[in-house]
Amino acid sequence: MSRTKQDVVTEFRCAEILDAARKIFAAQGFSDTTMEAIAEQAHIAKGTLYLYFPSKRDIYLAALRQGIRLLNDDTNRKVAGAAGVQNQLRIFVTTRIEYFEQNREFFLIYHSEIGNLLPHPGKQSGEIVELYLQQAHMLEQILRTAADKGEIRDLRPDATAFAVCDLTRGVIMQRMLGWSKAELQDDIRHLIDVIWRGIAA
Amino acid sequence: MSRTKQDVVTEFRCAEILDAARKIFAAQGFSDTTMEAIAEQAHIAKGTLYLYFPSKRDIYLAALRQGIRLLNDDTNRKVAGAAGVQNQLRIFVTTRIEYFEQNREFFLIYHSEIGNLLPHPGKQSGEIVELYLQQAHMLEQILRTAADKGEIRDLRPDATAFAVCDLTRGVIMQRMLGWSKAELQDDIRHLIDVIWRGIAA
DNA sequence: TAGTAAAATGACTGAGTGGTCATTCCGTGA
DNA sequence: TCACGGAATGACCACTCAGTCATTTTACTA
Repeated sequence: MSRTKQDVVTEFRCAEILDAARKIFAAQGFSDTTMEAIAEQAHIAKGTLYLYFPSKRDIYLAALRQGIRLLNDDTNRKVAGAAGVQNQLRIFVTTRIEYFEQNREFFLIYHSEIGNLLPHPGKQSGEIVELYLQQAHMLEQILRTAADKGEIRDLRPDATAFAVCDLTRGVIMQRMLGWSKAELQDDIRHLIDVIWRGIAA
Repeated sequence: MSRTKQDVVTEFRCAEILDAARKIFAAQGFSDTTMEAIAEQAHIAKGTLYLYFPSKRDIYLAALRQGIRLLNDDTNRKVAGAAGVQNQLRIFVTTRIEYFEQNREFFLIYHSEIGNLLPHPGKQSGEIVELYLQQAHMLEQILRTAADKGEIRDLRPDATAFAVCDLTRGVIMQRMLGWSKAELQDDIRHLIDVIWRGIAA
């Protein structure tokens, strides 16, 4: 409550920087992105970046975290409002695909960061991984409950949850690369069709 | 036929360089990899690298191409030797997962390069993409044939083929990240179980 | 063994970058 | 209108690295 003006300006600048960063990091990757380029995209000078973030890596991680949080919140909210496992699955998939189609740049960062986790299994920077796994665990719970109720077969819920995530990511990628010529709705229908037959009781 | 010795030495050096490059690129990513590091790993001097490859990017692409070719050949051969769609699917998945478990470093390059294609859809460096799609198309053919024979449902074969590839890649990733605590055989069984039920007639 | 040419080397260069900080700008309050 | 303090700036520095090339080493032949 103290310095409204202050905080508002800071928040605004941070948001601008993260938006700019997301675009540039997505287009160039972490190493090939220069602070100069981020500054330019954000319409501020390079030195100003360092008033709001201590380092390049920090900007990168902040942009990533922000994106995942928004995606997760969105997904959670929408899935919670759906009834029936099949519908929940459909909403889960749809929400995520649409989010990424709306935030293409973010998907690129998201995807490449997973790749960066791979060489260092175990000593992964906790929070990002946690945010990443959170959605799979949410799905896992849904599947577990459905299995208990006999709505779906008794499969390993963890593996099945990952499978849904993988299929979702696959559809996003094929669409981004222009490898899918179908309508979004058709891709989603196909995905749900296959997975549902695959797991239904 | 001319200079056997010559060619043999050159081939040997190239192979050594590509092996070294694969390890380093996988661990550090393209930008963070230094020619010095590759040279060291290959037990030669930096200048020597330039006797065999014109640039850093060329080494990278050569390593990637080589890896994909080996994988594709392996997959093609083994799948061709299998009878029945379900078996072919199982062999496809198994071969690829095993190849990547045996060549972890290569998977990292493979995965990150897909990410690099994303920001530049359309103007993708032809050959790599072609090699990449080749396997999906092979699967697609198998599925198309099976659908004609009525062994599986009449689904979009392209989307289904991609789905199998995505699930395969997913399993590899979960295993690499230590997120799957199951035996390899269990992961494969689960994958085939779900996808087969999903597509069987 | 001496002579030669190809192969290998690694010090060096030039371009580029993350981060710093002395200086400038600007909003505010008197 | 002026003076003050925090926000913004961008020239600069220290460092990294792809690629080069004069020099050294090796392999082969006569």
